Order: sequence, then C-alpha cells, then structure tokens
Amino acid sequence: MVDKKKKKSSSKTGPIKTSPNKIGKSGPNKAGKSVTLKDVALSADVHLSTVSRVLNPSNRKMISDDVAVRVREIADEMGYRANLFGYGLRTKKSNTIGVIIPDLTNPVFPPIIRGMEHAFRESGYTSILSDSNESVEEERTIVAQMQSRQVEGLVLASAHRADKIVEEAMEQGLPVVLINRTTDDKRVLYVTNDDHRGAQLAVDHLIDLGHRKIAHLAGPQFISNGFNRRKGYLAALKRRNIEVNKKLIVTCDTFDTEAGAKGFEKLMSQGEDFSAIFAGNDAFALGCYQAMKKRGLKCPDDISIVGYNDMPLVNLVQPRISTVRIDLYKMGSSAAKVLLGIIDGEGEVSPVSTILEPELIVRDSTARLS
Amino acid sequence: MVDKKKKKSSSKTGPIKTSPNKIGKSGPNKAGKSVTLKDVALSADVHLSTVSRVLNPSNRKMISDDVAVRVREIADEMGYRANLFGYGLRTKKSNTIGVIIPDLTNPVFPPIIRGMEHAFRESGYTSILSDSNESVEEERTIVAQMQSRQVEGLVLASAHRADKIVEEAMEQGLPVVLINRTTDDKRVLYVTNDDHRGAQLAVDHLIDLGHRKIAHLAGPQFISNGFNRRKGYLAALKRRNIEVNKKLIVTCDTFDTEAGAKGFEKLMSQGEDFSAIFAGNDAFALGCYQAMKKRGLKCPDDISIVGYNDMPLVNLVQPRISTVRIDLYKMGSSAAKVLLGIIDGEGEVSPVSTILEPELIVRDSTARLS
DNA sequence: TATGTTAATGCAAACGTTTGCGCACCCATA
DNA sequence: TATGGGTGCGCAAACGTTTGCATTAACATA
Repeated sequence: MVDKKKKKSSSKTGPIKTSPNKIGKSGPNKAGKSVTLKDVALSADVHLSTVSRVLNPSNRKMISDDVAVRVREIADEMGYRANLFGYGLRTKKSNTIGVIIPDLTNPVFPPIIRGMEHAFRESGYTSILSDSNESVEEERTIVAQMQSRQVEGLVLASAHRADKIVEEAMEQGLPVVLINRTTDDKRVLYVTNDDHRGAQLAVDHLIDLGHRKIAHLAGPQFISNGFNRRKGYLAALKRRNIEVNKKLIVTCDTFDTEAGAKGFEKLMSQGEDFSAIFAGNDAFALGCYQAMKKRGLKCPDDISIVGYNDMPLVNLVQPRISTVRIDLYKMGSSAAKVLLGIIDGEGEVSPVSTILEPELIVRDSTARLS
Repeated sequence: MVDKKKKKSSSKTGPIKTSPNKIGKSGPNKAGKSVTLKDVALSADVHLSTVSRVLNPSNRKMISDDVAVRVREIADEMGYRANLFGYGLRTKKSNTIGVIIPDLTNPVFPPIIRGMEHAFRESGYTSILSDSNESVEEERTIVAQMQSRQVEGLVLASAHRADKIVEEAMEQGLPVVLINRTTDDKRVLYVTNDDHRGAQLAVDHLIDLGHRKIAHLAGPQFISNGFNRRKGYLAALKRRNIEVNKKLIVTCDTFDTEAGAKGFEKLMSQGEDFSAIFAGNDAFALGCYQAMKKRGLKCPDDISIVGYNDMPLVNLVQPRISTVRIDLYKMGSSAAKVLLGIIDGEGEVSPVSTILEPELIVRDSTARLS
C-alpha cells in the first residue's frame, strides 16, 4: 500500500496573495500561510477527511465522482499542497532518504548522485545529501540529524571497511545501502564495481605492453577500494609470474591529487626502478602528472600510468589518461533501487547487492615499454 | 504517578519490515520504534512537557536542576531524538533549506555547495539539494516538492535572467537567494561575483600581452554570467579603443565543454583572424583545447586563452589555464548567511546582496603576442 | 412494512511536539 | 494565621494528516 502523493498542481493558476513590494522586508517572513485540508474542506463544503480521500489515490474511489471533481478543482485552485509534517506524523513515512558523500568535490560522485536522485525522485522520494568530508565525527552528527528527520533509509558512499556508523544504523533497523565502497561485514547491502577485477584489467594492460616493473599507488587500506585494488594488483602480478617488489607499493592516506603527487615523490625517492604505475584512482594519476612535470619526466615516454574511475574531465588532460571505467550513473540509480527495494519491497524480490563490471579504457598515458 | 490505563498498545500489528539487515539486538531502542517524549517521561516519572523543557535550551531554566539532570540522563540513555515532524507541525519550522543546482557535474558547484552546507549546518539547518539539469520543468517540480517539505527558503544556482520560478516563489513569500547567477529583476537577493569586472580583467590581460584580435566564446545570454561577461568583454575593448569585430563573438547555448569545442570550430570556420580567446568559462576553454588539438594548434603559441571560474582541476591540464578566480566556497557560505538573515533576522541587519571580487590568475595558456 | 446491504460521507482519535495556563507547593512578610 | 509572590511542574490544546468506525440515505430483498 504505497500511496505517493504525486499531485501535479500547475501553480501557474493564480497566486494566493500577491502583496507587492514585500521583497526586502525584514523580520519573520510569515507571508506564506499554507493551505490545509481544512481550508479546502471549508471551501468545498465537505469534511476534511473527504478532501483527504479525494486527493489520495488509494482512497479516491471511496468518494463519488461529482464531489471528487469539485474538491479536486477547488484544491488546485487554492494551491493546496500536502504538508509533509502532518503526513509524516500520521503515517510515519517521510519519503526521504539520507545520502552521505565523503567528498563532493571529487568528480566521481556527482554522476553517482545524479543517478540516485533521479531514481529516487521517480519513486516519489527525496534525498537529502551531505558531505562528510571523510570525517567520522562529522558523519556521525550528520546521521543523527538525518535520523531526526526520519529518513527511511541511508545511502552511504563514505563507508570504511570497519564502519561503526553503518553498524549502528543497522542495529536500529534503518535500511542502509553502501555505494562504491563496501565494509568487510558483508551482511550490508551494497552496489559497487569489481575493484579486484578492475585492478587486474589495469595491470594486465601494463604487462601486455611489456612492463614488468610496475608500481602501485595504493589508496587508503581502510577503504575497500584501496584495499581491493591493491589486492587485484597483487593477484595480477602473481598470475603473470611477476615478482612483487614491496618497495614499489606506496600507500596514500587520502584519495586526492595531492596525495598522489606525494606518493609519486616517495616512489622516486626510494631509488627503485619502475616503468609504469597503476594509480589507485584518477586523482592519483593526475597527481603523478604534476609531480612528473616538476621533475621533467614525460608520460607515457618515461612512465606509463593507468588510473581508475574514468572520472569526468579526465579525458581532457594531456596525455589523456588510460583508466578503468565504472558506470557511475548506473551505480547511483542501482543503489537507489536496492534501497527502495528494502524499504517498500513487500518481501517479493529481496533486494540484493550488485557488483558492476569495470571496463578498461586505453588512452594515451600508457605505451609499450621501449 | 502516571496512570497507565492505555498501556496495552504494545503490538499494533504494523507491517514491521523484516529486512535482511538486522545485526545484533542490543542498543537503546529496538528496531523501528523511536523514542518519544512520552517514553522518556514515563521512564523518568515526569510529565512529557517537563522533558521537553529540559531538552529545550530556552526553557531549560524552568526546571529544577536535579530533575533536569535526571531527565537528560535518561533521555540520553534511551537514545531520544526529537521527531522533526512533531516539532515542525507544532512550530511551523522545518529548519530546512532547498538548494537547486543546474548541473552537479560541473565542478564549479561542489565547492559552492560545501560552503553552503557548512554554513547551514552551523545554524542547525539542513539543506536538501537537487539537480535541475538546467531544465525549467524539472526545476518546477523540484520546487513543488520542496515546498511540500516546508522548506523555509530557497537557494537557487539555476536562475535565468527572466525567471518565472523565482518570481512565483517570492510571490508566495518564500525567501529566495540567488547564487552565482542573477535575474534581471534586482529585487531578488543574490550572491555572485562581479562578472563584468572579471571579464575586463581577463580581456585587459590579453590586451596587455599585445593581443588585439580577441575572440569571445560567450555563454548563454539568458543567463546572467554569459550576459555580463560578454558585456565586460565589450567594455574592455572599448576602453582600450579596440574595435569590436562581431564575427569574433560566438555565443554558445550551454556552458559545457562540448559547446566550447563547437564554438571554437565555428570561430575557425569563419575565416576571421584572431590571436586570443576570452572563454566564457573554464569548460569552454577546455573545449577549445580539445578542438585545437584536433587541428594541430598549440596553446598559447598559436592562440592564447583565458577561462573563467578557476574551477577545481583546471590547474592540472596542460597548459595550465589562465583564468578568473572566484571564491566558490565563500560564495556558498555567504549565500547561506544571507538567506538565514532573511529567515530569522529580527530586523536588525537587513541582509543584502553581495558581489565578490574576482581575481585574475595568470598561468600558462596566455602568452605575449609574438 | 420490516430488514438487510451497500455506497458515500462525517466524526474523532491518534501521531510527537511546544507552550500558555493553572495548580500546588514553599517561604517570606505582616 | 492570613496574605502574597515565586518556583516547579502538570494539563491540555493545537499543528495537518490519515483512517477505523459510525452514521446516513438509498435501495434491494423478504
């Protein structure tokens, strides 16, 4: 019994009260006293419960057509819009989903967010988005705020492999779906790409180009992406019988450009030889570009680089980055659907975690070892 | 002592979701049921109004210290969190702001959003964000959704110069602040940068480098940025007594990279000579890079380019783009403060539109005319 | 005519808060 | 002992919905 109020009130009919020059008015701007069921009922000379039923698709049939038409007309004219507080208080439904992103300025996330938002909006849900700044404390206060807003579920792009917050939310029975990242506890539903496989694609590509001394700029190991891509890197080398040189693995503690540049410097400072880098994400690759330029090194002539994510704009830098593409928009919409499945899926199709296939995109940052 | 004549409503046969996620069972409250004032009151053996007052800073002093301490303790222990629906219904405050962005994937916006979010959160407000896809219809439905969520105000980064939606919102007494873009109707409060001046900085810079034949890739003219930057461009030429060649002004109808590339092609196809381009934004500049590469042209050797916005990542492409920087984060937080000023400013300081100073950033995409 | 049956609508009780009002104390003052 | 003024707290209304139940009218059936 899901009854969304999808009223399409074209509010281009007359505005309620046009008080001109009420623009720069200061003080408690209380102009918009909104129209309630009672108001409409009064105008239509029926009881407010009748109005409610008319406007609510699942109860619409309880009311005779002539009354229904009249009521609907009057409601539209008056610009009635259901008050979500009353609705929510009574039904305990908020039609709201909380979304937490660790870093909005990372171009990976906007397409994900778009995908989610569209899927949610289609189902009558609204998402409230917050940027946790990759900080656990901030995240905790955000979750608290969201809970008092009665969110019906959470989509977290901010999960760590061992994530207290996820645990707590689930303990309280709040539906949670992880996106892009997973926790080690696999009872939590998630939608990600196959990092392990993606990393292998990247490294295989480098090996196929003749590289043997392949370095890895690893992302934070407490985040599943960093962890799994590293493991994929190791697996790829092993499968091709290439010995692992631990000095060629540098772990960064954040996922941004600066960390990538610093990682590259550390790599160089060790004096260990290498001809290619598998970067833990595209931002790292960009960081490498910066650092290499400073040292007068050329990509791919001196060093080949593969990134990860195929984030927007990454095909605009020179040389265009070879990378592993994941379908960000789809990841977003899938996660939304999974969460909605948990929320009002009446047991039919039990929602299930999804792992999207990554795809290698070869561009100009990788070349055959000469 | 509170009599419990109705204490039998324990199980009310609701459709309790037995979702797959349910870790452990400990924790203050069982899955689903949230703790209300009444629950706390019952446990603390006081009336719920007392609990309310204890928890509400402005009424806290009405209650004796020993009771207050005990109540607060119990509330904490039970994990009480105020229900926003009840609160909102009673107080008519939602502590919610609606934010509409025309295109989240444009790197200009994330820093703005961050700035806003932080400012809002600081004041106890939550923002709900939506991406309108630069579509007026989508925007209209979004605004409707937000209104039924009882938002107390709107921040719009999506305004057009003649914007019906802004008008309607204001007619209804809903506080609105525009960000980044303005409307022609200057009664609406806004926070932007000085596009006119920024454009002049850019063009002056090119003139100073000896350029005279300066093209302009103009943004959409129905958006204030596109419009004002174009006017700034014209003003700069005029001030330096350089004749305007209308053929060197190409107007794009969106603000993205592809439009920039197409614009560049159009510029070239006209056969008119030019040595520099003032691009309406950084995305245009990137589009020019792409198109130039295809034609084998080098920047800045063949053509100098200045962008606008100094959006993130733009310093990573080669050559690094000379551009006009605007303080995006500050723009966001300022807009938030202005809006909050309208909302609960008690007439003291009447909030006022803000125009931030842009700053020219010279990098490698501009060179002296040889 | 009496009796069900059904369709259409009204009534009122929640949901969780905040808050004006009033009641019962306590303590001081006269 | 009466008066009076605080304190500290409980009571109950109100906010806008949804919804089980009661009520009415109309109509069919016995």
